[in-house]
Amino acid sequence: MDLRHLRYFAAVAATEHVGRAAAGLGIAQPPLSRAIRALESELGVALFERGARGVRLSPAGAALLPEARRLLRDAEAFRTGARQFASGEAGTLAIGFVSTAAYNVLPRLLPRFRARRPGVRVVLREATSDVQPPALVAGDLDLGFLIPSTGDPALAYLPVHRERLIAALPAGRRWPAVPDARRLAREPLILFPRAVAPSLHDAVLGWCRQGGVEPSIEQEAIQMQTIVSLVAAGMGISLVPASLAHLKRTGVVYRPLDGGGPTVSIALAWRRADDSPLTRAFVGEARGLFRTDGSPT
Amino acid sequence: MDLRHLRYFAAVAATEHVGRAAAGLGIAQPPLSRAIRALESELGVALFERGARGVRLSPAGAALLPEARRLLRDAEAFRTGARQFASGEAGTLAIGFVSTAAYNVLPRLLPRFRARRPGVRVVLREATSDVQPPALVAGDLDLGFLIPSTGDPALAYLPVHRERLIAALPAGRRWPAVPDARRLAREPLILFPRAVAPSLHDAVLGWCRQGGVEPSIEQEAIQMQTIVSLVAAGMGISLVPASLAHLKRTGVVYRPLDGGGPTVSIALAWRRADDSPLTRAFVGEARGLFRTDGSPT
DNA sequence: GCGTTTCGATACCTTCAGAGTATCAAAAAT
DNA sequence: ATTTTTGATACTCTGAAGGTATCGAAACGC
Repeated sequence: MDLRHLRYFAAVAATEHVGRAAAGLGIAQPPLSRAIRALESELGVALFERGARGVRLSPAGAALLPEARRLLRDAEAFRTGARQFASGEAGTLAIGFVSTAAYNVLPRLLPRFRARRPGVRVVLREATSDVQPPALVAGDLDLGFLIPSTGDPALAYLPVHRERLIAALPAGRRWPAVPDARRLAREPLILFPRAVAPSLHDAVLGWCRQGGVEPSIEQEAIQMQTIVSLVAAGMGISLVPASLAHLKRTGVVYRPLDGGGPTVSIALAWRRADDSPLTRAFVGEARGLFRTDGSPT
Repeated sequence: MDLRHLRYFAAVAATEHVGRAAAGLGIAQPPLSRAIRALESELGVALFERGARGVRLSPAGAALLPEARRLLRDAEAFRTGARQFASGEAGTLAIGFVSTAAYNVLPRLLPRFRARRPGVRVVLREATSDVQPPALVAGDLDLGFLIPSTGDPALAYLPVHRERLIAALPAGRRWPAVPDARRLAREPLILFPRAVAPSLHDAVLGWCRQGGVEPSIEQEAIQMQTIVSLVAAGMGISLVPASLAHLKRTGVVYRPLDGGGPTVSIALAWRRADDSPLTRAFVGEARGLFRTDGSPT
C-alpha cells in the first residue's frame, strides 16, 4: 500500500467515475482501474461496487474513505512541516547573550524576529562572552550576543551595539558631576574577571591608564547585578555600560565619565559555516535593525 | 514522498546507522542511503547529520520523526481496518425481523453474535414478512427474520424457529382448557391481513377448516400487540404464536389448541449471492444455534 | 604514525511496478 | 437495434528502486 494508492482511492471515491478521476489525476484510465483493483486485492476488501453506470463506494469503502483522506492530509502536513524547516519558518534557535545585551539589544531585536517568524522557538541562554564562542562552535548555541575579543576564525561577527561606560558610584558621598580617571582611581574598583570579558576589562584599564593612573581591582564579579550590588554596599566603584543606568538601585548613583569614557561593543556571533535559514534570517533581521551601529549611545 | 520513504526514515532514525537499518529493512545499504538522500532532497531539508561514526538526526529530522511515525501508525491502522472489513470483524448488518421473532429468536441469537463480533454494528428494523424479500433483494436489508411464503429464488432461507399457535381469548368469560376449532369458530377472529403473512393466515384458516368450520374474520391488524389489545377489548379472539403468551396482558388469557394446533415457522433469509463475510458469519451463527429446528415449541 | 576497520557515498547494472495505447465487453440510453 | 458510456484486459515501455562492487574519509588500535 502506498500514498499514491490512497490518493487514487480518494479521487475515484470523490468522482464515482474512474475515467474522470484518472483525468483529474493526470493519468490514463486503465492504470487507475488497475491500481484500484490492486489496492482492493491487497486490502482484501472491495472498496467499490462496479455498475454499468460507473462505480459506487462499497460499505467498506465508505468506512475507509475518511481514514484514507486523513492519512493524505497528514502526509501533506508532513511535507508542509518539512518545508517550513527548510525555509526557516519553523525550528529552534539557541541564542546566548551577555547580561548587558538583555537591557538594550534583545528587547529591540527579539520581538521583531518573533513577529516575523512565529513558528520559531527561541531558546535564550545567558552566558558570558568567554563561554559563548566554544558553545557556538560546538553547536550548543546557534547565535550569541557577546562582547567580542579575539575573533574566532570559525565564527562570523556582526557589531550590533556600542555604548559608553559610565561610573557606578556608592550614594551617600559627594561625587563630581563628571568624574575623571584620576579621581576614580582613588577608589577600589570592582570589575569583571579579565577572562570573562577581556575587551571590557581592557577598555576600563586602558581608560584609567590614559588618565595617568593605575586602578586597584578589589573585587571581581561576573553578574552585572552583582557588581552594582557591591557598589551599593560600598565595596568600591565600577564602570558599567550606560544602559545599566536603567537599573536604578538604591545606594548607587551613576555619572558620565570625563572625556566620554571608554566604549564597549556587543556583537552577534554565529558559525561561519552555518547555512541554516533560521540563523541567516536572524542575522539578516539584526543587520537590518542595527544598520546604524558604531555610534556610541 | 511515499510511505516507504517514511518507513526508511524511521528505521534509520531508530538505529542511527544506515547499514543496520538496511539489514533490518531487508534491503542493501546503498539503496537505503540513496532513498534517504532522495527524501531529504524532496523535502528540501536535511533529516540527518552525517558523521564518520554513523548518522545522527538533525533538528529538523528530530522534529519530523514523530510525525512520520504517526503517519506510519495510521497507515497500519488503515490496513487493519480494511482487514477487519474483509474478515467481517467490522461492518454493519441491516437485519429485518417480524415482531414474532423479537420474542424468541432474536433474544437468543443476537447476544451471541454481538459477543463474537463486537466490532459489527447491527441495525435492526421491524418489518412484516411481505416487505422483507424485496428489501433484501434491493440491498436495503442484509438479513431478514420472516415467515416464509413463496420462496424468492434470489434468496436463501434457513428455518430457525417453529412454534405452535395458541388461542388468545378475552378474559372474563369461561373458556375450555383446550378449545377446538368448532368452539372457536363461534367467535369473531382477529388476524393478520393475508398479504402480510400468507402462510400464517393460511395455517390458521387451514386448522379451522380441518375442524370443519369456517371462521369469520372480523378485524385485521398488523402488529401482534395490536391483535392482543383487540382481544383484550373483547373484539374477538385470535390465534397467536405460543411465545406471545409471555406478553401477559390483563384481559387476555391463552389456551393451547385442541390437537396441538397449527404451527408457524420463522426463517432467516438472505441474498443467495451475498458473499459478505458478515452475512455468512451471521448465518453460520444462526445455523449453529438453531440446529434442532423443526420441532415445534 | 601507519595500517585496519568502519560506514556512508558513488558507479553501474538489473528488474519489476506502473504508466501508456489499443481494444474489448457489458449495460444503459436513444 | 444501435449507439454511447464506462470499466476491464492485453501488451508494451519506461523509470524508479534494488543489488553488487567499490571508493573515500574518519576513527581506532598497535
